[in-house]
Amino acid sequence: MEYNHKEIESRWQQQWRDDKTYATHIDEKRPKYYVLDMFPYPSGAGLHVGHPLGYIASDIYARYKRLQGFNVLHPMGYDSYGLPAEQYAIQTGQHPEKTTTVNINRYRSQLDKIGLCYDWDREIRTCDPGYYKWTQWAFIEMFNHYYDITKDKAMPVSDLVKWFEEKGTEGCPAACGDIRFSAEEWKGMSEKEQSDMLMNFRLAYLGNTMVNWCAALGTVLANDEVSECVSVRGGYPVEQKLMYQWCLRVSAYAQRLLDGLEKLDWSESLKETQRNWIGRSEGAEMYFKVSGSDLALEIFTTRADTIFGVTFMVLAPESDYVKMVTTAEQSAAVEAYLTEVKNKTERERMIEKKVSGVFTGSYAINPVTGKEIPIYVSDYVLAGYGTGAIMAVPAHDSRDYAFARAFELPIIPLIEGADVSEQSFDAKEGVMTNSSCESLNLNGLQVKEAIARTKQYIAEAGIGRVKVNYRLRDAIFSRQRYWGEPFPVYYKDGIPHMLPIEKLPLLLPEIDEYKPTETGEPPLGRAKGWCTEEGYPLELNTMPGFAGSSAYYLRYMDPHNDESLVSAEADAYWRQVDLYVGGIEHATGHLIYSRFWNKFLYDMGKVVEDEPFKKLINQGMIQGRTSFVYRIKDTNTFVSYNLRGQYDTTPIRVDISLVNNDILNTEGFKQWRPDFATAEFILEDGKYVCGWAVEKMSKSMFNVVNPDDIVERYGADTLRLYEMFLGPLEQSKPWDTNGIDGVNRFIKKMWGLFYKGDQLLVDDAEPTADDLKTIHTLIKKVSNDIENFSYNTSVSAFMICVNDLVKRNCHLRSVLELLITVLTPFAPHVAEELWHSALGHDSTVCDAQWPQWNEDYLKESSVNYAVSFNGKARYNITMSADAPQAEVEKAALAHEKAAQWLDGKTIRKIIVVPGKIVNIVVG
RNA sequence: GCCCGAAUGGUGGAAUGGUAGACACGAGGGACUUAAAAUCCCUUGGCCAUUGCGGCUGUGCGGGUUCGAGUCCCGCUUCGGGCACCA
Repeated sequence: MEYNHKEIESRWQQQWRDDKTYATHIDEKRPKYYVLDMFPYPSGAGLHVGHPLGYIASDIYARYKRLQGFNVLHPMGYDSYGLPAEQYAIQTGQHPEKTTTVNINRYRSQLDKIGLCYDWDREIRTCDPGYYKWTQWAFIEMFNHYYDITKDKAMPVSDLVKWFEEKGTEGCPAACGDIRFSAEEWKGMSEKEQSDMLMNFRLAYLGNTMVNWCAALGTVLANDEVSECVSVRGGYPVEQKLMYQWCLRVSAYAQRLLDGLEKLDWSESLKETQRNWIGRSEGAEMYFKVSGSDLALEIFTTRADTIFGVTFMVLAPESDYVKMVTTAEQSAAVEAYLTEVKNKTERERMIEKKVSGVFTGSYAINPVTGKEIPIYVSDYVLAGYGTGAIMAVPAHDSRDYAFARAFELPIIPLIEGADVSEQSFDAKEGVMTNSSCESLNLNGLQVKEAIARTKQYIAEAGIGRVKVNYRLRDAIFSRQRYWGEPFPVYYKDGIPHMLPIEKLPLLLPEIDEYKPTETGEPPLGRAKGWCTEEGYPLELNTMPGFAGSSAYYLRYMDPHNDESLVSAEADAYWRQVDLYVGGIEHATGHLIYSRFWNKFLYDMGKVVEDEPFKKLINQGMIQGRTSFVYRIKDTNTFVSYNLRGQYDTTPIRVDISLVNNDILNTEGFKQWRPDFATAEFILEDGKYVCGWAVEKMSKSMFNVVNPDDIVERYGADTLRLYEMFLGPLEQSKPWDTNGIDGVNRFIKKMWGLFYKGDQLLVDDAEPTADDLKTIHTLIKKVSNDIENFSYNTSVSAFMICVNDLVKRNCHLRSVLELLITVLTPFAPHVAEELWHSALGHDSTVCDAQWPQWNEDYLKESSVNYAVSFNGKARYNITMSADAPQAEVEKAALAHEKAAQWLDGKTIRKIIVVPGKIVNIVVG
């Protein structure tokens, strides 16, 4: 039998489907293990060769765990709501559901060809009503909960209402900020006023917030969907706009999201990214009284120690304080400045980096020194962070410094030896100076001591309090789009109400066109009869992409449950994702939202784990390897890569299907495009060699490799092994088929251990010590490698092992069985085939048992020591493996070469590292 | 600006502080073959020697610790990533 990957792979894939080999059920007798891939958005372009990298990696781990006896949950589904399908619908009028289904089917057939062990009975799609019912349900629950800061968890809003009825905001367990009212005032509020008031507390709330508005996409975007003032998807400009939107109070969980990272087995860089995104900063809030008024400005600072260097204050243009402190004489100037700022986009402001601002006319009093300082307005202060007002310390903050220089304000250095004549001294180090008054003396203290001392003083003197701020903002949850989950919300007298749970799912309505209405309402404004049975209008916005992906891992545990997102039984068994594999690009989006969402469900008692993903691996991105040909200017002649220096050439991207190992298929190239039909070539050694560059894999670069083509040509097992062999899993690397033949050769070679033509070679003789050593070395190496996700070295280990067996002509059943078992996770098709046809097993290799290596077989009978003098290796001696140290030393010294090196020198030390080295230190 | 991470042959990449370059690709040479493909064998970091079975050098740069450093420490350079008028 020859190795025929097409026949083998299609047969076994069919067999696995028929037998439901990978279906999973709760089994209390076996330990569980949950391996999950980030589910894909099914785009129209299909999978390219980069997508399966993570899927193969998790598949190997899932199969490995299964062979170890774990009950492995390994599901797959589709994140099927999203912008591209809707953009396509706008252009073509085709219902997004239709294109989505087509794309999903294509993805499925591509995934099937790779031999992944998913339990497809558990497939979910976020656009499926049976699924998004639970997305809507979670939203309603968030609406009905607030964050209790005394219990540090979400609690029902009804509890809070009771409190308000009895005591008002007095001692209330929610974060109230500046909100104060009595029980009487609460009772006196209208229903609308009460509803508006509760929006300040609900975890899902309607808020008037600054949003990222993308005019080109016609929708708002979350912070993680925007990068450098353009949309991540499409790269369209995004501006800040005040809008009334649904939001999720993610910020309430900031500290828990930060603390939770500690116990997660995630890469340090990913944790660091989340820490940066959450952006905790410890500091102090202080009050600065305004001269001649009762008003006190509240500011936030992390550098309380620099209070003696405050020479002015700055307000954000949007700050409410601006109106209050602007004097009559300055009002025209301030007004003009505010208008100027408003007309500039955020992007323009940042690009200009020009210092601008205006004096309000008022002065504030430094609460420590009692000195008067002027109050300015400037757009370098952000309204959304802290209190929108700062105390400016130009000597030790570069932004304040720039402002002080532009407006000729005094600069007082506070750190000994700091030179502030050219620039500010921002570092938090040094010894304090110029920092004393009657009540507080910081001189001589280190900066860190001074910060602590000042904080203490602020609290004692009652001029402020210690405060922690977070950069993490609430997530904007409304999208002015069609292809998303409808909100289960209707409006009665302008007050939002949630639909009763029994009415869920609220189905996405049909509309005639997928565009905003003529009056500028979201697409759902076109839906006929979009209201409740009682005739109340339903919400027109839909939910964002991350809504459906925030709790999908829970749904896989119990995907067909119509009573609950997940049953208590299923949740208690599967608990959390043990291994999550996906791209790093979700670090500040999905991976924050999911953790938030899960913590909320945990607070509700709905799930038993408060973190969703225990261990996480970020697979690297596979980039394209673009090939280039070099056309000599103004001709149709192409010159080979290494000769291009002799001509004036233009590099042209060429489709990589026309290139093999950097050699151009010149005939194919001529047929590729009409204008190349008459192309002529200047060859080197009879070949046309292409140049190359690493670029993003995309159609326009002609560098997309479709996994189907690789599977067709080499087989899924080769694709799987090769993708793992390419390099460390977490590293980004270009796709390069140059080495794929080597992996394919390995499989054929291994096949040759079992068959020579039609002759079966397997025999039942007893293995020799060398055979056992070879195979047990492999088992140990592969076991350790899988645990550490260094699959690339595992593939090498297989190659070494097989080469070894081929060389020794070893066809022993006992050895080959072990080889096939450990190969199964990597190359399941060929493993299954040989397991049955050559080794004669009836049951699937997926249920074999992962072997344990035996250290005794790995022991060396003799050990080769490198003998060195002063650390320089000189010669080797071979000793029996159990020789005592003294014997080794003696042998090393007795060797004739030693005499040469020791000539006239004294031995100062002999170091023997067992099994490695003998180092003789001579004087 | 702040915070992470990386740097090893022609290429992808291996190396618990212990013979750097495993494994693979590519390249060169050879065998088989009428020929090609496929397969197999040898060589392959650099320099020198190859009439001899060896020598020197070598993991971005400069120091240090150590008997011994690709690996640990300090200081740079370059590249990649995260955050960013966040006070």
